[in-house]
Amino acid sequence: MSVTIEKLAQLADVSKSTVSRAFNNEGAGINARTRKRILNLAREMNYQPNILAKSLRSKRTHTLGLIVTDIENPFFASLAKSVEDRAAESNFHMLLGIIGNKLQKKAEYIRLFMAGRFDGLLVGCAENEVNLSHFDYFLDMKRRNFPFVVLGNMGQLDVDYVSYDDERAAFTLTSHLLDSGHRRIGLICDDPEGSRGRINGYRKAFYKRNIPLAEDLTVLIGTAGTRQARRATRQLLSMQDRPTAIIGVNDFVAFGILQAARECNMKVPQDLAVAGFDNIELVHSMDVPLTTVAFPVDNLAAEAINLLLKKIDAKEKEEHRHIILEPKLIIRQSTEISR
Amino acid sequence: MSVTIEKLAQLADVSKSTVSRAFNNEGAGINARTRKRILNLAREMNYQPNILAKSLRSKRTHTLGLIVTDIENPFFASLAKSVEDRAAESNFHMLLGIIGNKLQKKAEYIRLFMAGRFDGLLVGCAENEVNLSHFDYFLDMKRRNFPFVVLGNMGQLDVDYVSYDDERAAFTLTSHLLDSGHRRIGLICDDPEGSRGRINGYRKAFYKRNIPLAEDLTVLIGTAGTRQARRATRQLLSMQDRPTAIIGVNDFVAFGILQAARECNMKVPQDLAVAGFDNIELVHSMDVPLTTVAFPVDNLAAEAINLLLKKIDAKEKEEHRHIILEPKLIIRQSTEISR
DNA sequence: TTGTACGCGTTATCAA
DNA sequence: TTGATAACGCGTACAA
Repeated sequence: MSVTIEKLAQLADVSKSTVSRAFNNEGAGINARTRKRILNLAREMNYQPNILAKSLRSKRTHTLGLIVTDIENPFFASLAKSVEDRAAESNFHMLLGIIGNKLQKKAEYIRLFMAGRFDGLLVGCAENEVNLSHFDYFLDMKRRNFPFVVLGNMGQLDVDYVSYDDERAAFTLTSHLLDSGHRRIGLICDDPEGSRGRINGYRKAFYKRNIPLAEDLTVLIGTAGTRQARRATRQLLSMQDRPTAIIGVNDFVAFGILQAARECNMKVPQDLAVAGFDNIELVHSMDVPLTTVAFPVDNLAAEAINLLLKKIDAKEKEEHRHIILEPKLIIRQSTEISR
Repeated sequence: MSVTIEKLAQLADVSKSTVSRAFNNEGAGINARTRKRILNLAREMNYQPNILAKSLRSKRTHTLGLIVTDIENPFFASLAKSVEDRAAESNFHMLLGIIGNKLQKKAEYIRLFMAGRFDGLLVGCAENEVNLSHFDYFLDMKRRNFPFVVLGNMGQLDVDYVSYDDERAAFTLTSHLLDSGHRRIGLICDDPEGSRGRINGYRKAFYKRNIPLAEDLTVLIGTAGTRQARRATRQLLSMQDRPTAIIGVNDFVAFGILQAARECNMKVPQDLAVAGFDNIELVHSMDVPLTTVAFPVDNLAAEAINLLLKKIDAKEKEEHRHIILEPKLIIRQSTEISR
């Protein structure tokens, strides 16, 4: 249908190889005038090399894959954007596959990515999605020696991954509050499984300072949503010995805490300090600018791409690397008070 | 490196053709036992057909492309998800390219998509991005007879597209307020260019009912953000003859209106009705559930995929189709009052 | 500097 | 039911 190298060669009255050289060798090994003539004719004829054939031959596609479960999650959205940017810097294209929760889709896409059209794969998955369902695909890729890097903490698993230190994030944030004089610090999170790292960090900050931890200030709300957080906060604020600060397991939860505080006529940060995690865009729209912990997605993307490209280049089987990045505490008005 | 059809054929002691048949003809034209034997061996050897070669030969990749400028925009994120779902229903994979604002990237990705690896392309672009920069690529694709469909209103342009009726959305929403008895209805939007459709719909609702329109109630804030909206709202509410209802050009703006109302000690909807557009996730987290107009992205995706698949199947050059979908008014508490 | 011939991994045609 | 062989469109030795 469309014009091929063969056709173009005929029209230019040269051989296919010459046309190929005109495109690929950037001027070397070919007469400059011939080259120019071919390039002009190509433009005129609207010739585009077929990447399929090209890649089949060269074994390189210069395209990276990224799979994420949920692109509507803002974190993954900006991750995708960031990965694309970084990939572009290294002259790679990035194509994104959305797999949702369906295991079958995951299998299909991984096969798609492995089956010749991509040089490597980035697997974006939330930490709480780490379950046995992943292992099969990881094994597959490892067996076929297909380069891939996981974005997220895979624990001691024998794969390359880049992630943030969740526990450290919570530790730093809690420390900030403790060092500001707070003692009764609430924590609202979804469930002990999904928030394990953050809960641990929160507790360790107390232990480290030998400050007793009030168990009754840790509230589990199942789903980490704004509405659920509101209810939980009202409950916390109606306690005899109410907390002077509350941490939400993410910024949406923190948003709910802010709302509840207002409903209870409490000023933030004077009557109650509030903090969250993730530094989502929404924090800029809140009544009181929110203290939060950011996981700079740019670093994550850069490190991951770096690692992946290294694996693509050197096909040798080296040690698996686990890169853990430092989160960043962002102090804003919602905790900005000295007691 | 990895095991090919050739190798597998040797191991199974059959010809390549037989192996191919085992995989593709679903049982026809091949001995059931042979087939089973090959399939088992394939699994054992971890054989994956090379899609590159497959597609090169069959001219079909069963993969659709989608390009969007900004995946961090929640609308595009859910669009992507929706398109993926719909594509899957038709047994197509969808791969997403993020092109940002850089023209060069756009060019590259469109070339990537056209160069053999995709059967068709969906171009997602916000309406205010409609500018001359698109035309080149559209022309390219048309010249090469590459199937593509645009998501967004392309006006009288000679390409297939699917979009929502923005003007209708604003007309319906404004009508709802007028019919509830409101007369002084404010409108906060970014600029006359980007919000043209919505401004027109807003005005037409007044004209249709022969109700005079107060020009001073239309406020342009440049950037349609929450903070800007807050300021504009305070200004509106301090007027002599203040509005009894305010429409935000999107839900973020409406969010700012709600905040400002609270700051001015006005109850919503008793003292002030508020409404927005887009029905973003955030509306569920607001103090008062927000009346808004939804542009159900599922429909959009379904229609677009439909159209695209039709074009892929029947390569004949038919008339270009422009599909305009109906937005959906969602009435919630923020306007829920009878006067 | 250019052309010839082959191979990349697959499907499709034809004959056995 | 199976096998040999020719494409698909391109890069690259090797020869000219």
